[in-house]
Amino acid sequence: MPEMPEVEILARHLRPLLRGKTIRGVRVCRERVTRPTPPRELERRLTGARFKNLSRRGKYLLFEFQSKRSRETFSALGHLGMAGRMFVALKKEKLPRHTAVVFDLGGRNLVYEDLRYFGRMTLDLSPIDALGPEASELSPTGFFRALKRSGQAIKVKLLDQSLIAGVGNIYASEALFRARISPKLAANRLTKEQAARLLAATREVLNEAIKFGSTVPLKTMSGKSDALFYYHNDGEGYYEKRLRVYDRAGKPCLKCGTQIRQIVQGARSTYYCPKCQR
DNA sequence: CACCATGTTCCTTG
DNA sequence: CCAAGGAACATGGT
Repeated sequence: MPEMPEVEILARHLRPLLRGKTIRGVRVCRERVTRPTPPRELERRLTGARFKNLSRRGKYLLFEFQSKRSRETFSALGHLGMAGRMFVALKKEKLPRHTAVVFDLGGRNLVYEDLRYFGRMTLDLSPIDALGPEASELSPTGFFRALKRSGQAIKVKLLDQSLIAGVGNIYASEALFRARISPKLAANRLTKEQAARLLAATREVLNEAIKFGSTVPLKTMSGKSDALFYYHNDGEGYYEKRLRVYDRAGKPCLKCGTQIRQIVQGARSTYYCPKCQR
């Protein structure tokens, strides 16, 4: 589910549901997701605290709390890894098989489930410091200068969270297609014009995904809770349909008809049109 | 059984 | 010290 747009949608969805709610209890079901914070410490710290705000930075969720007694504020960091989800559900509902952490909000639970447990819910905020700017805050000049310092293929470089925070494997391919730039081009060989075009394309792709995601009805996960199932893919193909190259190997380019090609870069799949992206 | 998957981190190599 | 490449993490789908 989670590249920047999905996390942004999730933050917008959860924010009004959580604000002001007091956490009655926390249960860490899968201990590795709190690393490096000890699970019991997370439980102890969050129990009795109140949600003040929820924001997003890159692909991270930043939960702000007010502690019960001291009125001091502190934060926790969430990350959905490859297959994480968060949703609010009625307490009587059955928890998913791969529930990682449950927050007791009274009549409801905030559930963090993670099929592969690659994600996190932790008190360690340090990953935030390693992030580069949001796509919306980076200047074309700054982007170009950063690219000049790397000989890596531009597709691989786009996934570097210290360059732009939030770009993942799907939108990296999509942005390069939109900018008509080959994923194999070395970062330091993009012209100033290409860099500007790529940054603009990246912003557009991310913003359009947020806009689109906002229109997708949040699917109920089980029964009649307000569970978030944004990444859901039913017959309509809500999710895939709007992607132009990702996961379309062998299918015709929507602009020129050439077969979309799939290659491996940095151990991850890249999709591109060999004709449009010279 | 083999291979692939929206991400990050750690280890090795050069 | 840094850049780059690859494995590891854990589970499920095809």
